[in-house]
Parts: sequence; structure tokens; C-alpha cells
Amino acid sequence: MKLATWNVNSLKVRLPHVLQWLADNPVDVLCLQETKLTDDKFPVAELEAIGYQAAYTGQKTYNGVAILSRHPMADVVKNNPLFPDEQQRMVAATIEGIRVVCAYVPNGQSVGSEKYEYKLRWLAALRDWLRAEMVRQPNLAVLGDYNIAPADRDVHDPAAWVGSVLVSEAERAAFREVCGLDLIDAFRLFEQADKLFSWWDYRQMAFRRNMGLRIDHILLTPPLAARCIACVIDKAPRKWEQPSDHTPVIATLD
DNA sequence: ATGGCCTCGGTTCGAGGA
Repeated sequence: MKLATWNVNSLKVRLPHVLQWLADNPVDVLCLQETKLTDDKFPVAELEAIGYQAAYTGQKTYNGVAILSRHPMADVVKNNPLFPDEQQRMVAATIEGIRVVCAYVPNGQSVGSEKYEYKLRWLAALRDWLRAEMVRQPNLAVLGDYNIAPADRDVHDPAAWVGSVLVSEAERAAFREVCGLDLIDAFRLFEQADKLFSWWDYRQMAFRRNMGLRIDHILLTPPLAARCIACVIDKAPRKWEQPSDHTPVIATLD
């Protein structure tokens, strides 16, 4: 069983990339963020043609999330019932006995801004909802763009980034609170090389210079962590023409 | 040097992302 997450930064622009990536990597589940599509524009037929069904919730211009699955999906929930929100940032479904949560955590813009406070509130509500959800379904995976680099080793230049949005202490504390529910960062279950990231700015030739952050994560409850035999970041699509600024993360379960 | 680049909406610039 392979579960993956990818912020595609517009599914309209990146549909060919997604189709190509799934042809190369026929994962069981792919969580997408920043689809930026209203539901009437979601490419259901194109995905069905390659064997994936979809649960999705989107809006014009911003945000939008989806779960693509080779297997049937049950109990689809759109957004956090504990956090009424115009912004479409979460979708969940039960697939092959696993509660899959796809999350697009707010960016936060800058420390102390209104959007930053919204990010922290959003994360607190996510934690509260996950706490209840884990009781109902101990096999739970939260995949997505967290917009948080959990530790300095997830940052290409910690000194340059210190205190700024995506790495600030309050954001890291919010991330640790989610992990404190007993959710484990699948990537850190394994020995990993240094300087592996999931996002690079489009500017400054950041990808070529590996000036990145690891902000896309797969969190697993202990029963799933025990089944996890690999977690990798696939840099390949970041080298393709007209890429997303994020690249996929994949967890393999026994 | 506090911007660089990309996407969107909707026009040729501003907002937002990270």
C-alpha cells in the first residue's frame, strides 16, 4: 500500500504532470493540495481513465484539496466540522481500512499577521478533530502540505530562516501538538540523507541550488507506522517542464 | 538590494503563495 501527497499548485496546469507521475508511480492513494479548481471543473474523467476515483473540495483561484484512490472511498468528510471555513483545505476518506486525511495547512504569510493567527487556529482545530477521529479509526494517516519545516535540519539555511513564517517556534509547537496525539512523521522513521526537501522557491534558481524546505509530510498513527517500510521524497517531477514548486512524498506500508 | 517566480482573474497589474 502506497500513500502519497503532492501540492500541485493548480491542477489545471499540472494535470499532465499528475497523470505522468501516476503512470510512473501507480500509488494506491495520492493526496493533492492547491488544486485551485471549483468542483465542477475537477478532472474526474481523466483520472477515472487511469484507474483513480476522487474525493475533492475546491474553490476558485485558491486552495482546494483532493484524494485520488485506486480503491473505493467511504465516509468522505470535506473540511473540519470543528472549524467552519470558506477556505477548502481538508478532505478525508476511509480507504482499505485506513482513515486518510488530506490537509492543506494555511501558509501564514508572515509571523504575527492575521493569516498567521488563522494558521495557528486552523492547526489547533485540526488537532482537536484528529484527536476524536483517531479514537474512531486508529489506522489514520494525515498527508499534506503543512507549511511547517519541523526542525532546522528541514531547512536549507536555518540561520537565514530563523524566526520567519514556516519555521517559527509557534508553528513548530503547533506541529508538535499534532504529533503529540501520537502521530509519527513517516519520513523520520528512516535514516535519510541530509538536505532533502519537498519545496523550493521558483526564484533564485532555488531548486538547482537545493535551497529548499521540507514542509510536506505524512503523519501516521502507531499501527500504520509499524507497517511503514519506506518514506521518500520524489524530486523527479520538480525537474520537469513547468513544475509545481512542491514535489511528491510517498510512504510505503506493508 | 526585502526582489527575484508562478498562478489566477481578468485584462497587461495586483494578490497570494512559501
